[in-house]
Amino acid sequence: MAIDKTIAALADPTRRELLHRLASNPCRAGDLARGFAISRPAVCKHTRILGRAGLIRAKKIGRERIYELAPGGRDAVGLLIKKLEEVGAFWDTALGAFKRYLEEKQ
Amino acid sequence: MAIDKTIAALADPTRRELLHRLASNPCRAGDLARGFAISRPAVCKHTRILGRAGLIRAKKIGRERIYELAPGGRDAVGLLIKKLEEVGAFWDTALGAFKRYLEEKQ
DNA sequence: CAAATATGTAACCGATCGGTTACAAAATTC
DNA sequence: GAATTTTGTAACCGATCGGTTACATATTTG
Repeated sequence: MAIDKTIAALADPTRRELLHRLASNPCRAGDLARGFAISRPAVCKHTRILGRAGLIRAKKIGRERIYELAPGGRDAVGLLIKKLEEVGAFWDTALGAFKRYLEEKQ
Repeated sequence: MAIDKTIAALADPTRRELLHRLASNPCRAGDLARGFAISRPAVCKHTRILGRAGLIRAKKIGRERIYELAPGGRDAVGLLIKKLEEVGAFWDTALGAFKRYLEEKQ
């Protein structure tokens, strides 16, 4: 699963809220959409993006579709956090970097 | 600084690479662009997005513009990691959730 | 079988993204 | 002062996003 897609998927507050709801319970598509200001098809698009990012999955039961957190999602988020911790470390490396830069300039 | 913008800014590999370069040294705009396959104006657009996300800043020296990691960026990334750890916790909550869901259904 | 329900998809819209080339502006250099 | 360098911005492009309404499809239900 491409990490970029996972990050992008988590950049949207609606999608984070969808994950939040699925955390407590798997949910039928309709129930999942209920309570959002946006339309059901709009929510459907968000679930598609979350699915492509490997964060949720759906199983079809009769005419209903039950969404739930994807098993691999935990790993995806974990990997992401690790990646971001690397990014965070940049700021440590950067301590005194501007000073160094000015020194090198002469 | 809106957390959504920070996440979105980090979703792009080119922008992460830009941060990576700025980690070791502040950098003139031109040097920062050097080595990328894309054009200099394209890089300029990325720096604008990173700037809006509070991750980098520039100081003008003569006709040059020196980019560096923004001081507040560390906090922004830290906050982001915290947020993502919350998201990661969803998967713990979700343990056995589908089982619960089926039970409730009857 | 007909009606109702649950859901996804298609077509469209305006905004933004990531890229390009061409240009404008400010500071150096000769 | 003219030429060069450094940089950002404007105008454009195709793709994607986040939203809409309208529709197609499959499954229950009466």
